[in-house]
Amino acid sequence: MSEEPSPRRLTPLRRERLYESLAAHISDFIEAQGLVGGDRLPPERQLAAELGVSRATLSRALASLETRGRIEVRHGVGALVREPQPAGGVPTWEAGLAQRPRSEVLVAREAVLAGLARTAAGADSSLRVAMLAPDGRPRTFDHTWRCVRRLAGDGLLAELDDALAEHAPGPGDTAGVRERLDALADAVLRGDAAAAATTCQGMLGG
Amino acid sequence: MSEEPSPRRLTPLRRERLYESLAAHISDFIEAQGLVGGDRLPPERQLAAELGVSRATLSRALASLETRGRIEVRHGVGALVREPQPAGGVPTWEAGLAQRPRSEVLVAREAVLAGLARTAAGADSSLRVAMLAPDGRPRTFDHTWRCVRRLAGDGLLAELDDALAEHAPGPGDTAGVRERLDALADAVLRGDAAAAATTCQGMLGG
DNA sequence: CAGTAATCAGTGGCTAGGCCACCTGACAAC
DNA sequence: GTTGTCAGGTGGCCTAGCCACTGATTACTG
Repeated sequence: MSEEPSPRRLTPLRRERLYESLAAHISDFIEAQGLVGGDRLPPERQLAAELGVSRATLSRALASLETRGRIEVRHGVGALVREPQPAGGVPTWEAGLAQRPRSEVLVAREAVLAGLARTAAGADSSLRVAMLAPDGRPRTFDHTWRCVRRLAGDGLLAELDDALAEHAPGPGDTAGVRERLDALADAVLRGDAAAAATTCQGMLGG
Repeated sequence: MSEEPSPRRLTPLRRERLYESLAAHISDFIEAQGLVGGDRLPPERQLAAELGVSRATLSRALASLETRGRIEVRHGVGALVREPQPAGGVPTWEAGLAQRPRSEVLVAREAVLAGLARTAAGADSSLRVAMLAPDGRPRTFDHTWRCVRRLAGDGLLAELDDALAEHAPGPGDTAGVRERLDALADAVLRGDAAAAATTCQGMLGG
């Protein structure tokens, strides 16, 4: 079962791409400079000039660092160093999510959302009213969902939602979605668990 | 210390980058085309043209997929689909389940079951009939659920169900459960996804 | 004819320069 | 003090192109 290569055969020698070496180099730079969470890296143009590479390549290096969680790149702001993750129990599992087709993740998250909605509908009624009563503004997915999440509390479903959300983002702000969100909020307010769960089905387009 | 955002505050709404959407899109494409390990993706230039993006952006999307292990990009050759990892993903996460209150796990599995039931109800109708038609014997949870799982196919939800099942076993064989199972089978047979999902709510006593 | 070297077409890697969307902070107007 | 405006700096994305690498084909050599 071992992949022992013949001693006579030379290794293929996978060349490292420039942007990968760059990423490692920048990571070392962060370390050397003693940068901590929240600190900003120099702008791409400057960094590229100093390192003698094109901005495109440098940008890819930063993207690579971002994927690995070392930095966070914000449009119009810059590249911010990220505090190393507390590394909870989910990382291995979460890493596998990236390899799955998005449709699968969407379906899974829909199921989780439905479960959370159902739990939220069973929460204390005064809390529900305070959090979900309409205030005249159109609902957005993120806002509505934050309320539902708070009502549902922490738990396994909440953690699953966090993990899945990374790879199955919420829907856009369309009329159909707002209608669904209204129906969802309404069901949770009434304490109608079944209706709340049903409303979530297909919400993400899975 | 809590990062709890005020409910009054609007969502920060993190925009997704084009190359990230592209990566997800291509991942779905791989799935849709039924590509397996070793298969080659179309060349960058062609893909970029077909998708209406620049080659640079497409290349970044591919790099992202490579970082996540979905494909392997070789200079002078092309982008090759990678066989999914042996997936040591779930065990770490699974180990943590034992430490959680059972009620939490039950609620989570109910949500997963509902999602699976919904998926099963959308499966090919002839398969549904063959598998779920009544045969005179009283239904048991295990048998019914095996059928639903087969109809729903493999996927993220199925894996979650496997993991959760260890710590949240099915209900006993009572009259109430049999009634539910009949309703579930009936809904799946009719292809009524919403009803199938609703039937699962509370099935485990969560 | 067999084996080797040169060639070539197709692929990704990287560069250069530019435009646009976005965020922030300063400053004017109220 | 509060609000609205605006300019400067930032990353996102594009066009256009050259270069390096790979694999198969072709030409050459013994």
